[in-house]
Amino acid sequence: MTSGRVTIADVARRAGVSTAAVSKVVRGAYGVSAEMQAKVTQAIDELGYRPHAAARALRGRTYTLGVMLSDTRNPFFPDIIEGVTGRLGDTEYQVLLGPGGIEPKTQARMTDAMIDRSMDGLILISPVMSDAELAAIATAIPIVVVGRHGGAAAYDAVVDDDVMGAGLVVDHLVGLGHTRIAHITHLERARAQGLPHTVRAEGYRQAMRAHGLADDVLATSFTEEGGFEGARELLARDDRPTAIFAGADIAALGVLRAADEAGLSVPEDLSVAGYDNIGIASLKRISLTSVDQDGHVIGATAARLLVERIEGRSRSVTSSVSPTLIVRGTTGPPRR
Amino acid sequence: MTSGRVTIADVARRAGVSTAAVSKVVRGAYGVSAEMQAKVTQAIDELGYRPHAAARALRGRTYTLGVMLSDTRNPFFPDIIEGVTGRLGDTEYQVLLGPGGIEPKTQARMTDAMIDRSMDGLILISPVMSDAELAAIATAIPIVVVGRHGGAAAYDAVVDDDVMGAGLVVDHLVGLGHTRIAHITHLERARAQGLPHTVRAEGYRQAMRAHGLADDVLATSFTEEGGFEGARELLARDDRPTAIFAGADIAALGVLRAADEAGLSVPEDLSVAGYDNIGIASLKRISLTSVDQDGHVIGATAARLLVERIEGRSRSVTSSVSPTLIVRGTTGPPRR
DNA sequence: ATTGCTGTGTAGAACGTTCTCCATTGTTAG
DNA sequence: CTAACAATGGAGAACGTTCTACACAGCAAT
Repeated sequence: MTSGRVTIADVARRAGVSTAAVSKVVRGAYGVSAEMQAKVTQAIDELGYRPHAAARALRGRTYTLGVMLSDTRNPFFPDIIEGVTGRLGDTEYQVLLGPGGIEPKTQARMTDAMIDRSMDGLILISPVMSDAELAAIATAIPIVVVGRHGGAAAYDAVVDDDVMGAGLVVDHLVGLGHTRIAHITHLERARAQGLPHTVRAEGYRQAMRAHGLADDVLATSFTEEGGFEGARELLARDDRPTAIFAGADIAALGVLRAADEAGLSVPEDLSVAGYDNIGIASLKRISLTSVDQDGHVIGATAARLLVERIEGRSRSVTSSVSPTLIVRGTTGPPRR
Repeated sequence: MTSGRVTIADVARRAGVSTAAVSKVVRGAYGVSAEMQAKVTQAIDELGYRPHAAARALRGRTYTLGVMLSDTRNPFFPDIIEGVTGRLGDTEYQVLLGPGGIEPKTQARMTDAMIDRSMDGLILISPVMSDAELAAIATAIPIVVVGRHGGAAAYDAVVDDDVMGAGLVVDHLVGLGHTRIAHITHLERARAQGLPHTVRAEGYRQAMRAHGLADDVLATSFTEEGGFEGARELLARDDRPTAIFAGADIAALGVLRAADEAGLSVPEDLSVAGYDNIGIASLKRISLTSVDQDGHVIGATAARLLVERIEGRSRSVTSSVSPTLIVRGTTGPPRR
C-alpha cells in the first residue's frame, strides 16, 4: 500500500500478468482464457481492487449516468429516481443526481458540469431550456428528456400523456354532472415549449370542447399559494365554477384551503381535482382526486432508453406513459 | 475542433503559451503575470474552454462534492440540499447527489462509487452504517456526517439537537396541562448508533422524567402507516394518552388519521405533535404542531465544514443546530 | 515444410490535466 | 560589474485506465 489506492498495476503484479490483461478481465472483453480469468479475479478479490472512474473516463466509459433534477422539491421525483435506480440496480451503471435548480441558467450549468465529469449519459427531468439548447447538449452526450412533449430527433423522450390525463379529469367531472369546470395552470416565464402544464391546459381545453362546454383557464403558479390565489379569484365570481381542476396537486391543496376559507364544503359545494397523485393526496385528511403518472415506470423507461442509446441505438424514440385517474373524496356531484 | 472537446492544449496554442501556463491561470496559481493572465483568459473565453474533471482527478482536485442521500423520499432533504448548494453557489465546487437507499449495503456501495468517481469530499445524510465503517470511509476521503449523534474523531458532524427538540415538545404539552403523553418512535433493525429517532426518544424520556411524569414509548416505524398503527394501539388503552408525540411528521399524519377514525377530535380529545416540520405540516388542513430543524442551516453548515476540511483543517468539529417548536392547531389543552 | 488462421497475451501510446523541477529574465545588493 | 535572488514561463513526468497494434503459440490446410 504505497498510496492507499489499489490500481490495476497492483493486480497485474499480484496475478503475474500484464495490466492490459487485467483491464480485459475487468471489462469482460474478448480474448481471455478461463485460467487468466480465474487468476485475475482472485487477485482482484484479494486486493479489493475497484476501477478508478476518472482514469477510465480519459479513455472509455465511466459507467455513470446523471439525472438532472429541475426542482428538488417536486414530490414525484423520488418515484422517478426509484424507477431509474431500480432498472439499473443489476447493471454496472451508477446513478448520480444533479440539482439543477429552476432557472435555465443554473440547469445549463449543471448539465455542463455533468458533461465535464464525463458521465456516459444524462436524463433531464422537466428541463427548462429551449429545444435548441437541448439539441446542442444531445450532440455532446446521449440524453433522455423526461416530461417535455414534442421531443426532437436528437434525443429520446419519455412523457406522461398529459392530454389524456386532463381528459380523464374532465370526463370524470362531466360524468358527475359538472358543467362549469375551471382549470388552474402555471404561468411560465421561460421560453420553453412542451412543458407539462401547457399540455395539460391544452388537454383540458380539448376535452371541454369535446363535451360542448366553455373552458375557463386561469394561470397562477404551481404552488400552494398559487392554487389558493387562483381559487379565491374563481370563487369570487358570480357564476363560480362547481369544479376546479388544478394542473398540479400542490396547487390543488391551495384550492382546498381557499374552499375552507370561503366556507364551501368539498365536494358538495366544490369539487377539486389535481394532477401528479403526490403521496399526501392519499392521506385521509386530504383524499384528493388526482391523476397518477406512474413515476416508477417513467424512470425505468428513461433508464432503459438511455442505456440503449449509449450502447449504440441511433434512431430516436419517444415513449408515452398513460396516466390513470385516482378518484377520491374531493370530487362528487354538484349540489343542484 | 478535432474531437469536439476543447482542451488546455487548444487554449495554449491559441494564446501562444505553454499548457503549464494555462493550467496555472485556470487554477489561479502563483506565478502568473497580468499580461499572461489576460491573454489566457481571453483565449479561454473565445474557445469556451472548460476543464475536464476526470483529467483533473488524476492529479489534483475534482471540485465535486457528493451528498449521499439515505432516503430520497425524506421530505426535508430538499432543504438540506438547498442549504448545501446555496453555500457553494459562488464557489467552484459542484454538488452531486447519490441515492444511497435505506440499506447499509446499498449505502456503502454508493459511498464507494462516489469515492471511485474521485469526489473531493462527501456529506453523508443520516447514514445507516456502523461507526467503524464511517471511520474507514473517513480515512479515504473527507466526510461530514449529518444527523448522527456522537460523531467520532475522524470526521466532522452536523446534528440537530434532538434532545432539545423532544424537550420542547414535552414542555409545550405539559404546559398545556397534559400528563399522559405517549411517544411513537422508529424500530431500527440496523446496528447503527446515534440515529435521530433514538436520541429523540431519549430526549422525550429525559423531559418526562424532569417533569416527574411516566414515559410511554411505542416503537413502530416512521411512516404514515406506522403512525396509524401505533396510535391505534395507544388509543385502544383504558387510560389512553391525551397527547401523542410522534418522532416524525410523517408518522404524525398517521396518528391524525387514527384519531379521525376513532372519532376523536384534535386537539380537544387528543393533541398531536410531530418532528421535522415538513412542508405540508403548515397546510391549513393539517396544521400540525412540529419541531423545525432548519435544514437550510444544517446543509450550509455541512458544506462549510466539508470545504474547510478539504482545504486543510485537521481538527474535527461537531456542530449542533438548535431546533424550534412550531405550535399549530393540533395541540391544545386536554379536555378535562 | 510452408502458409494462413485463430486464440491469447503484452507493449506502449494515448487521454487531459497538475505539478515538480529547471531555465530565463530582470532587479537589487554589494 | 558581478553575485544573489525573485518573478515568471516552460518541459516533461506523472496519474490509472483503455485500446490499438503486434507477437507468439498451436493447429489445420496445403
